[in-house]
Amino acid sequence: MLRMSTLFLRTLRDDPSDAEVPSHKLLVRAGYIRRAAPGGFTWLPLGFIVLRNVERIVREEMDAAGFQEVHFPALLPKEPYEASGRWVEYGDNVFRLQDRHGADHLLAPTHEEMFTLLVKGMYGSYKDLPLAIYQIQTKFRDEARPRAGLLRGREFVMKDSYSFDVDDEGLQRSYDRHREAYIKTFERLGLPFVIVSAMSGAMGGSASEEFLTPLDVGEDTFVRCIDCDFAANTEAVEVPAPPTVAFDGLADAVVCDTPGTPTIQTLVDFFNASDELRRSDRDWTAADTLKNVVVKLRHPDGTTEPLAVGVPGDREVDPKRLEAQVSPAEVEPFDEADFAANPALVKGYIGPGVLGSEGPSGIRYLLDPRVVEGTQWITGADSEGKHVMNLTEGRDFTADGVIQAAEIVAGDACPACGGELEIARGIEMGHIFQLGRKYAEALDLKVQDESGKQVTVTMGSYGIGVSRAVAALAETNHDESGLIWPREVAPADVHLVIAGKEGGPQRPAAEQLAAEMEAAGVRVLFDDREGVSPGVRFKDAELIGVPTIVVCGRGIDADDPTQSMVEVKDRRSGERIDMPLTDVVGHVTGLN
RNA sequence: CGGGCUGUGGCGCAGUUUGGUUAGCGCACUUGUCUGGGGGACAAGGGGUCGGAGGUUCAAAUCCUCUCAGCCCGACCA
Repeated sequence: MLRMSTLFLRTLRDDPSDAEVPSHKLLVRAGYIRRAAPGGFTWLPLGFIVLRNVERIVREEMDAAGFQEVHFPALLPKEPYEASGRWVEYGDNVFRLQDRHGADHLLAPTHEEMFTLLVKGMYGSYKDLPLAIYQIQTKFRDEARPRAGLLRGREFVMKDSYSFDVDDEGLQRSYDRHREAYIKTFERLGLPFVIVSAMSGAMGGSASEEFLTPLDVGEDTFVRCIDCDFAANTEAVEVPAPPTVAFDGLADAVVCDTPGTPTIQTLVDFFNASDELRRSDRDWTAADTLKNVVVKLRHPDGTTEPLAVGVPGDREVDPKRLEAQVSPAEVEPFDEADFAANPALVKGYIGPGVLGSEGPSGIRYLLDPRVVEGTQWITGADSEGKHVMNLTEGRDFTADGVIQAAEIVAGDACPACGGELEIARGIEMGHIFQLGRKYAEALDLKVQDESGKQVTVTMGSYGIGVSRAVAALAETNHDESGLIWPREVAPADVHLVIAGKEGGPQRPAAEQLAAEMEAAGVRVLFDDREGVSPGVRFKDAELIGVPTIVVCGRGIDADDPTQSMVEVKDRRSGERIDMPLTDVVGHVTGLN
C-alpha cells in the first residue's frame, strides 16, 4: 500500500516551464519524474512503479514467445564496434569515453555487436539454433537535441532482442515470432499502433517494420490509407506507374518561347495566358509540367556524382525519399560551381534533352514513376527562355530509370487499394528488422551446418522503447485534469480518498477498507494525509490518474458502519456511483 | 550545427529598457486558529551568492565581454 502521508511525492499546480508536450508536463506535475540532466530524468516512486509495470509486460510477452533474458553492461569497449564499422558510422550520436589507461569505450546505443560475440563464444552448431535472446537496459545516445521529456532522451530504457538463424527461412520465422509478440505487447500495454514498413537505413539489412504510435507530437511522418490498412513511412511508399499511352495521334513536340518563366508557376501562368498555347478543354496546371532537379550525390568513398530527377511540376522532390533511394550516398545541393562545371545545364530551363547518361551532359537521369511511356509534358528546352510542350516519354526522350523521390501528399492514391492516403505523425515505439549477416560477417559468427560446413549466421534485431512507452501512454491517456493510466501499468488500482472532518468516522473506515482491499490483492494508493482539504485530494487524485477513485466521505455512517456508503469513481469515464462500503472490495476486485 | 527565445528561493513569474534603501509576488513549505465535497481563510515565519566567470562603476539582478544551461524551429536521429 502506498500511503500519501509518507510517499515521496510533490504535485505541482503549474506546468514546468521547460515542458511542452502533455506527457512531459503531466508526468512532472503529478510527481512521476523530475528532470535531472539534459535528456535525462529521475524516476520518482510513482513513475518507477509505472516504468516497472511496462517492463514487466514487455518481459512477460518476450518470455511467453520463448525468448530468454540476459543483461549486458552499458559501458563497452570500442573494439567490437570498430569491427562492425559502427564506431565510425555512429558518429556523434554515441557517447565515447576513455578509461584511466586511455582505452576507448562507449556507452552502448544498441547492442548488436555484443550479442553477436556472446553467441559466437557459446555456440558453434546449427543444432543450437534458432536462438532469440533479449535484454531490458538503459541505452545512451548523444542526441543533438533531446526534447519532449521522456519521448526523446539521451538516456532511455529499451528492450532489445536479437535472433540467430542458419538460413533466411529461419530468420523469417524469428522475425514473424517477434512481430506477433510485439503486437501482443502493444495491445496489452494499451498503446495504439500502426505497423509501417520502413527502410532499413544505417543498420543494414532488408525487411524492416516500425511500430508507430500515432501522436501529433511524434516526430515521424507516415502515411496511411483511409480506406484500407495500408501504412508506411513516407520513404517506403511506392508510387505505382499509370498505364502507358500509345503514341498514335499524340501531338508533336513544339519548342516555345517562354520568356521570364524560371519557375513552374510563372510557366503555367504564361501558358494559360497565351492565345496560342492555351488549352481549349481546361487550364494548364503544374501537374502538366516536368520539373528536373539536379543534385549532387556524395558516395561513401568521398566521390561525388550529379544526378537529375524528373518529377511532375506540382510536387517537390522529397529529400528524405530521395536519400533513402540513393543510400548509402548522401544528397547535396547542386551549387553555382557545379552549374559552371556543367555548361549544358541552363538553370530554370533544364530539360530531358541534355540529361541522361547518353545525353550531352552525361548526367544520370531518373524519372518519377508517373512519367511513363506516352505521357506528354511541358518542360525545359535547355535554353534560356524556352520550353518545350508535348514532349513525350518514350518517343521524344528517355531516362536512365525510375526513382521514388517525389513527395507524397495527402490525397495521393494508396498503393495497396487505390484509396486516399493521409499524412499522420507518430512516434516510433518498436522496430523489428532482419539484419541479415552484416554483424555475423563482421564479427565472424559461424556455425557448422548438417554437412559440417561453416555457415555464417543470419540475424534479426528488435527493439521496444520502454521508457518512451511510459511517455506515449501518458500522451495517449490524459485529459484536462491529469493522467488516466490503463490499469495494468497504473501505479495502483484504487486511489482511496478520505473526505471528512479530521476526527470523524471517515478515517477509520478508510483505514479498514484499505487493509481489506490490500488483503484482496488490490493495489491501493491511500490518501491518508492529515489537514488536506477535499478539493486538494480530488485534484491530486485526478492528476495522478489511478483508474479507480474511491471516496470515503459523507456516506460513512459513524453509528452503524454496515450502513455506510462510499463513492466509486471511474477516472476515465468520470462516472460516479455510490455503493455500500461492504461491497467495495468485491467491486474493485472485479474491475480490469 | 544554423535561427529565435529564456536563465531571479522547490515550482511558476515580476523587476533589467532608464544601475541606487532590506530583491518582490503567487504556489509549495513551517507554526497557530478556523474550515472540512473540488487546489479554503486569517495571522506569523523559514528559505535567494539574481546560471557562472571576468570587467565598468562610489554602487550591478540591471551596463560590457566571455562562458554554461534550458526551450522552440530547422538539420540530424531507435
